[in-house]
Amino acid sequence: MSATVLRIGEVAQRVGVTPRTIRYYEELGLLGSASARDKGAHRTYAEADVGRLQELIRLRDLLGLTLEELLELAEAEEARAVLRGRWEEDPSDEERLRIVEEAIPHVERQLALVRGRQATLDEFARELETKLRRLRRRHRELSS
Amino acid sequence: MSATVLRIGEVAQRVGVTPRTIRYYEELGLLGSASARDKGAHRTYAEADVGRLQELIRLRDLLGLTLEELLELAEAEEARAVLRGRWEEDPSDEERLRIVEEAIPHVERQLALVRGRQATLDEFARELETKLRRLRRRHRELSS
DNA sequence: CGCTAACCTTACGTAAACGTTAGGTTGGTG
DNA sequence: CACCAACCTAACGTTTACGTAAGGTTAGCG
Repeated sequence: MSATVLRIGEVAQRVGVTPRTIRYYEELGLLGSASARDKGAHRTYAEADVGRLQELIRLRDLLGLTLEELLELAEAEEARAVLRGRWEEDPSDEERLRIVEEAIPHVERQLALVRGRQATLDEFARELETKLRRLRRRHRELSS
Repeated sequence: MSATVLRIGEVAQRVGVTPRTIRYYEELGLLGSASARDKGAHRTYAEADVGRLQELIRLRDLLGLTLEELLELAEAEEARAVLRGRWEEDPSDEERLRIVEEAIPHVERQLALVRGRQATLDEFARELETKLRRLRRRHRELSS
């Protein structure tokens, strides 16, 4: 079972940011301190970390969340990361249940944010369409 | 026909920004120089200006456009504003037609941007839902 | 015509989110 | 084991999008 290990450059490229951004996010506490490495050593990441970072970037880009807002959202995630570590080793069913039970409301919150944004965007789109229809009608009237 | 005239404070409050923001946008050329006033005189706005500013703010907030990107979008708008001035005075039908013909693709571009964002958001929402369904299934399995 | 709140210009200040540079270290490869 | 690309830390720099302060002016009201 070879757990492919990634370095910061790889990860950065995969999610479309620079290494600096990743270090900065780590500094802010957005990334779960990535398994204590000794001072000076290269950071290492797993595939799962790529996904988690992608998620943050999307929340930032699509919803315009600030890093501080992301931090709030990630705090629950933080705890999950600790638990996720245990998932790999000795997951009693009871523990698995707790992990899943923590993950659900977290994802639900993200979904709620996305839904909210979808709603306002829908409204905006409808207004633009109304405007467009009016303009087109006007155009027909004038070019008769 | 009393064209209600607004001052910067009013406008700012209506769209939920500060006067400073409005002056800044004007400085960048995002607002059509608002009918040359003499140096030191108060800026004056019409109702239509409130709408145009609202539009910019929404594009900024909902799509995360930078002011420079807004500027590109507004350059066509710029020309429109000039034309719109004429609408008030002596609009021959031929001129009206040209104005409408310029306005249509402008609104279409905005709508295209919104559609694009809607699509990526839809995808994001679907992914989150899939994730959520998996988690819930897992939860049922574990709590049996 | 005088008052004063709201405006004006100019200029410097600031927070967020990284970019960039300098000088040194690590770790996979031949 | 020597090399060198990719990494490390620490620190200062930069851009965007305004905030804020100072000193003066305008314009609606009584």
